[in-house]
Amino acid sequence: MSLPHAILTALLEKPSSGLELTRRFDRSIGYFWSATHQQIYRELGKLEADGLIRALPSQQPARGQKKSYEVLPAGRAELARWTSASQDPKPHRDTLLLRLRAAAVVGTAGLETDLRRHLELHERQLAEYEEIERRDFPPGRDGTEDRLRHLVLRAGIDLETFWTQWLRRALEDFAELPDGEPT
Amino acid sequence: MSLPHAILTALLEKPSSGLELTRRFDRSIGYFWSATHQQIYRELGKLEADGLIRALPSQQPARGQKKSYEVLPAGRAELARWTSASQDPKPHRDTLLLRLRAAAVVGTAGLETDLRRHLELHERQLAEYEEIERRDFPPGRDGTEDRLRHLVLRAGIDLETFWTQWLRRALEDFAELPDGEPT
DNA sequence: CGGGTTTGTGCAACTAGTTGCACAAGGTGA
DNA sequence: TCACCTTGTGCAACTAGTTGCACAAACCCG
Repeated sequence: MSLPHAILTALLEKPSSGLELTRRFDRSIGYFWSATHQQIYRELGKLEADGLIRALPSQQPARGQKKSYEVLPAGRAELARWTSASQDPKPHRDTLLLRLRAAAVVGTAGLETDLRRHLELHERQLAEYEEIERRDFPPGRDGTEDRLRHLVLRAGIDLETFWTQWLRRALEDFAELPDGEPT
Repeated sequence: MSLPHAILTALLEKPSSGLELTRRFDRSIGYFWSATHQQIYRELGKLEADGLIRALPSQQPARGQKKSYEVLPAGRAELARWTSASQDPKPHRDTLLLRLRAAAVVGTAGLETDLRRHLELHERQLAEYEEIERRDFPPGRDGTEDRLRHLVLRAGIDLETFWTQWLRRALEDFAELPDGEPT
């Protein structure tokens, strides 16, 4: 129920076409709300049908023609409503933790390599976030928008920090464990 | 693609009926892989049809009759295979972060109350995890199974710790922000 | 100038998870 | 004893997300 709102946010930040949105999802919003281009196009269609956004004029619509959208007042209102409405946190789902728990009954064989791989991925992501922080949030800027966006980025950084630390600890633990052990 | 494996894990830990599984999901496995009773029953059906689990004999099947399942060798093999197979981390989706980002363009009105509520929820969850740690993992126990399960619990504790800290920081930031500000 | 890659838009089918409800059996109290 | 609650099992319909593919226009290279 949040993809439309992610799109509204992105479009308010800057009117864009489907593909531009896709790219921006890959780089920034997608860090905490990923979406494929197919999802995005489908949702753009719905949002337009609902009168929350509209295609910018100046292009005749056609397949293979760029088509940009902007948010209408109704869209902004809906986003504001959604943002301020209270919502329960969705339960997490984490495959890696599940696999670890499974390994407790079925043996740890093969898991270690993948832990190491995940560690690398998280380290890379962390580095990317820190790079963004250096680039976009040098000390001293503190408009409201910047503050909020920085806060979101900090969440990303801290989460990746957590994962890298946890994975390192897990690997240390694994080193001391008797191998395999399928009960 | 992981619910069946969550169920296999739970059943290996202890053969159970659908409702017992549901309760155990609410308490422990569900902390990182939640599922409703409807999902669980449906999946039990599939797993049985696939020959990965079977109903314990000794009860005639009937509606409103308890029916317990145990894992067959094929099921254990499948779980072991899945556990050791390499998997890419699924992208996260976090509504709260999305809302914060939306608030940067559409105003922060109403958000603070919900941040506070989330903080409370995470504090409660953290307390629960720490209670479990005290109860189930007193210092000194270190069989392989315990080590792994403890590791998983530590992830839960550290994650909740992260969230409570981040939310507290967010609330501090909010305190300094000009109110509302719908652009 | 004609064939291949890239850019951009989109439909269709599938999978996973959620919500809402149905219904049987057994106990509980009026 | 009969209405009602709890326990336990389950189906059906819906919503959200994923995967696979189609196809037009534009660009670019020989």
